[in-house]
Amino acid sequence: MNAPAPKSKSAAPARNPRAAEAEETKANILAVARQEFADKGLMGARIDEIAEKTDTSKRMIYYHFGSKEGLYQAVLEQAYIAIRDSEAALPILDVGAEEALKAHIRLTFDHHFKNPEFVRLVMNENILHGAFIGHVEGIKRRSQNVIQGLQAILDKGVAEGLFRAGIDPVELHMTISALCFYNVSNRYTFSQIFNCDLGSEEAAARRKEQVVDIVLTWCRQG
Amino acid sequence: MNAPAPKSKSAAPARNPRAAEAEETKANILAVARQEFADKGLMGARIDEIAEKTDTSKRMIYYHFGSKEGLYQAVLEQAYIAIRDSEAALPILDVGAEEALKAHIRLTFDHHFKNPEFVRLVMNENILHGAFIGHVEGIKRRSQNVIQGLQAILDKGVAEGLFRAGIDPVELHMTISALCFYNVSNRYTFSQIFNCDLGSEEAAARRKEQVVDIVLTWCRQG
Amino acid sequence: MNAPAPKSKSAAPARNPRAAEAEETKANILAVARQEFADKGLMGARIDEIAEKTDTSKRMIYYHFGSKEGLYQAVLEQAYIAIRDSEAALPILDVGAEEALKAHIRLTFDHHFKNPEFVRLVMNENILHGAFIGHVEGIKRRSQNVIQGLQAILDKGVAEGLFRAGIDPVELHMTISALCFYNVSNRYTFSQIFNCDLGSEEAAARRKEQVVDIVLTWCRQG
Amino acid sequence: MNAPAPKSKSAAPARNPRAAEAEETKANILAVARQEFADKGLMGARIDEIAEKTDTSKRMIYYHFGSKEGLYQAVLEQAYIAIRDSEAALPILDVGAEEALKAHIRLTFDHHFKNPEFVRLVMNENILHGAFIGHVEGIKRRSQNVIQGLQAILDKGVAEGLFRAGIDPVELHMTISALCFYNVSNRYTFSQIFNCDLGSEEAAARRKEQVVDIVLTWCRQG
DNA sequence: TATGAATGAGCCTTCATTCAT
DNA sequence: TATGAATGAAGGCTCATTCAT
Repeated sequence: MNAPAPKSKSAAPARNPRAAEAEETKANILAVARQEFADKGLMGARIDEIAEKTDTSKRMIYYHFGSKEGLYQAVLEQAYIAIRDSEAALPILDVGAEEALKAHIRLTFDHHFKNPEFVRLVMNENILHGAFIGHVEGIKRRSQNVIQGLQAILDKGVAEGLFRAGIDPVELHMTISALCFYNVSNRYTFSQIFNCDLGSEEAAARRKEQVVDIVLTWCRQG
Repeated sequence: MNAPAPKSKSAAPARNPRAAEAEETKANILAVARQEFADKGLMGARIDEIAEKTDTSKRMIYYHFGSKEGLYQAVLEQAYIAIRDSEAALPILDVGAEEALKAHIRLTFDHHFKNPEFVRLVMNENILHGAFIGHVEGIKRRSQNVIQGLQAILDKGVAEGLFRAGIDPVELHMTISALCFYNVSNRYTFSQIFNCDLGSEEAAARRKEQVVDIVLTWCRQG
Repeated sequence: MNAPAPKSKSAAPARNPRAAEAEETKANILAVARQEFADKGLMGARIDEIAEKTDTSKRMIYYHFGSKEGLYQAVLEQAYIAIRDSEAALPILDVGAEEALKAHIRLTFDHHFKNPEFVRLVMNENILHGAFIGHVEGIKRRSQNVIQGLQAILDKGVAEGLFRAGIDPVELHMTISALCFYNVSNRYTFSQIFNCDLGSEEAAARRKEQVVDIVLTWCRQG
Repeated sequence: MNAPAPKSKSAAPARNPRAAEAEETKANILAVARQEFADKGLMGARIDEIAEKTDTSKRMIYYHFGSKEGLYQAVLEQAYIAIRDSEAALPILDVGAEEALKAHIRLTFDHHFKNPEFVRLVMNENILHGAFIGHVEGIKRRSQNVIQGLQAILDKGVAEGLFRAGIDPVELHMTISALCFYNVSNRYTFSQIFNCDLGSEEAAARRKEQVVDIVLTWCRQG
């Protein structure tokens, strides 16, 4: 049976019809697994449950990913690629440094807010003492892109006489990241303790501008 | 149930001659459990392993805490009480608002840095969607103390003409908390991705002053 | 062993004030244990639960009865003594044989109906293959009284020309017992299967007369 | 859940090549479990022990039946189906009502005598307050068959001028059941108390005719 | 490739019982 | 006599993983 020419599904060049189906299967498994791992962590997630929510069977998980940890690794990888790609779409510098930085912060904030799964996967990976992150391919290279982007913004800001000199882009990234991460990562404990709802759109919108303010204030001339 | 009615957590007036020893046993179990839960999370920790590292037996864990979750709850409770008590020792206001705020931030930063277990317990609790934090007795009341302390500092700062008016103490707390939390919570992923060691004393010392700077800058007059 | 010499089982003449309290304690434990064993059987009942419902402590159960099985044995003993004593109050023969037998049947039926605990203890003992009944002191002797009573009734009935000759009193006892026992013992399954309530007073009253009828009909001349 | 959706209990059309073997496994487990539950009751039986006597492993019990209670439920179900099917083979009415009823009583008596496991399972279910019988599928429907059969016999007997009118078939069933049940259910206590052996073939044969006699006498014209 | 059946190790929990005071 | 603390053995159940078809 000759199927129509393989549509380029994802990045993988599907050389034959079966390969296309295989890619679909893998993508389906990954999508379910991402949710489960994000929801319950590596230890809390159950292979049986993941398999059940899948369009395929448990056997396929082992066929494609080898083990629970292999699947987790694949999920983690995919999640990191997504945010780095998102950040790579950094605002170009035909706007001023301030606008560029604001845009970057808002983008970062939104990515966290809209992708709590990513945040929770990172939390879980830190619970695991970062045991898997090192094996994520290209993670360092991709992350350097962000740093370089921030460096460019900082340079321009200094040149424009708006930003202080001497700001380390990695430390700037850490500051932005910390402020964007916390609202999602600590959502449950903070909301319960302080009687609020960090998950609401309003709280997020308000906090986003506050984060922009905090970071910009810090970058500006003394 | 097999377990006795949960007794007063602190040193109960030893009606029973062996009550003191029992408190020791409980404290010993709690100490081990805190480490294990912080290290591996609720799902990852094993009761058998906890028991083995204890001076007593697995049976005693169930006698005193009823279940794995009961033990986890007790650990969480203890951890929150510790940080809130630490914060309660807020510097008194015979210093200026700036110094008071700086001291508070440094205290908070240090508490996180020196108690990664606390940070990891909170992470884990958020992984669990905050399922247990609500049952921690007095958590809201104790937390209000921090907010009131910050409010006092803010008021004084405004009175001194140093701080902006209109800063919400809860939002200030969130900012401080986020910046102090991240360095510990995301230590492993961040360190690996950016080739650094967030766990080192030097990195911490440097970051601590940066956090002080970020927060103070934000609070000062525009 | 440390256990005290088994004291006289029945109401011992309290020679000293402490002995009286001890008897009270034992009686209290027995009352609770009877309920629990009747409710859940030997395997289903829990020593902890029995102790908790008691006015005294778990230690006392072991002090007075030695073990869970010892307590069960004591409960069984007490229950059998009660029904045999009840039967011993057989209607005297200044009434006719028919009336005497009717009275005996009604007494037996009522005792079962009003003491489902007894029935359930006997059921449980049979589940245990009668492992403990043999050790119940005087059980055979006491039971012979019933048989003798029935024999007397049968003899009188034959003499009166009302009953058939040749009826074995043990078999008569078995028949009566079976018909009185079933309504209580199989109450739950029968009621659910046939949409009725064998536990109701009305059902019992109606059935009681039916049982009287069945037995009497069988004893009468052919 | 780990267990698969409960499949049709009877021989399912083997869609899967190994389904037949699976049915064998289940049947093997059920056979062992029936013995154990009948012998020791739900609480007394041990999953480990059941597993050991099986051709398969403990894990398979949970795979196929989900829990100890699930297994017990399946055993109970099977047992009830067996007796109802046996009763369904009620003698047809080309014999007279008396012969039909006699045959039915003898069949019932024999089923109890030859299947003490069934009797003990029912006893145990009543110890459990009938907690599971309600979930046995089709139990009421199947039981109605017996009642209808008895009604037919009664009607014919009345028509033949042999039986009294107005006998409730459910009450007749209760009488028969009580008399057939007791000999097995109370075998151990009765035998020990009255120095006999209700389990012997001779005692059973003698008692069987007695039961026939008791019931028939009761049904006949006054 | 795909499916249901099967597995062994290990997990959380409970039990009857005894000890120390 | 009485109480809370302690215990070892075992009980029910679940997990990630592999097998047979």
